Amino acid sequence: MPEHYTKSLPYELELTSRILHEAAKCHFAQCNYPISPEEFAILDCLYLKPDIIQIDLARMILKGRAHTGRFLKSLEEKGYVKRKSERNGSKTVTKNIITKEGHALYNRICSEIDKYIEETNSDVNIQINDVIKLLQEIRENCMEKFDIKFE
Amino acid sequence: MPEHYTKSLPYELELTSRILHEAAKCHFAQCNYPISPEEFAILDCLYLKPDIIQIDLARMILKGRAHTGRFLKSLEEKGYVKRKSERNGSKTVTKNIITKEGHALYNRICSEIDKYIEETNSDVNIQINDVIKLLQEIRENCMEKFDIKFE
DNA sequence: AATTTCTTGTAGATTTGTCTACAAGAAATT
DNA sequence: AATTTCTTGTAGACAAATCTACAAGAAATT
Repeated sequence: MPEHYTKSLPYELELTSRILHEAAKCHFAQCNYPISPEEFAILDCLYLKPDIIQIDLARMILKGRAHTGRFLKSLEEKGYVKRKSERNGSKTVTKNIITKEGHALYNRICSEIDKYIEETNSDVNIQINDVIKLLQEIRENCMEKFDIKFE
Repeated sequence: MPEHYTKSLPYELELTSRILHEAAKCHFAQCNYPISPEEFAILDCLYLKPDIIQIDLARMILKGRAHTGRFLKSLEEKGYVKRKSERNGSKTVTKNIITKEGHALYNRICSEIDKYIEETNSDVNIQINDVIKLLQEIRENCMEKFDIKFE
């Protein structure tokens, strides 16, 4: 049992997250990528779910819907994403299509991101996949208990 | 090895941290505490290291020095901390002394914070202490590799 | 004694993130 | 056909975090 809040798992997570956020910004700046880690995360989500609608994308990255729209606008202005309303049978869906430049940039960043992720590893003898599962459970658990929404 | 950045440990950490941040704000609001989780973290640090100077406090909570000063000012204005320059032998040290009201509030929050921390736990069969050690190692590792400073 | 360094208080300025709101187009419902 | 709901684009207000800068007091160094 932790005696102090600042030594508890939630607070330790907060500190580590802040460092990793800075580290990612650092990596992106050093490599001269024209987008931020947040924008790359959106590109990655679009690769995972090409047909995702904006509101679900927002839930995926845990940001507000309007905020997410701003990221997409920025990506579109830079030419890496093209927003297009398309007919999908009887439905009209606004697709976020990754452009050729977007693909090239994504592949370029991916080829160097593994190195970054490995650099953030430590020697603690622990299964990373178990930790990720733990983090996901904590998220779902808290979102339900505290009724957390981002919009 | 994770195929996608958004499924990697650093990004999962970021998401979970954001949820826990909201959860903490929620808990503090529901309990009607007159201070924020950030301010409570400072109180907790002052309990851990009563004689800590401002610049080291800033390093402890991973915020900039000026930012930390603002938190202390807020805590002082609310009457939970008293800043006082004191002679300590040949040195003059600005001490951040917790007032009686500060002690009362700290104890009140502590008596309910364990419940909050337990609520954030999950059923994943994993040693929390190992995870905390992992997080601390990741932090130190990244701060060194990317030369991260907050000021 | 003079200079430099360290720590702190504090005031903008800037950036970033969040929240709210409204209009528009399309789909679903009545 | 009319109404309601869903999704999106976008703007403005607001709040939080960060950065920069400067002055002042004290300690350490020269």
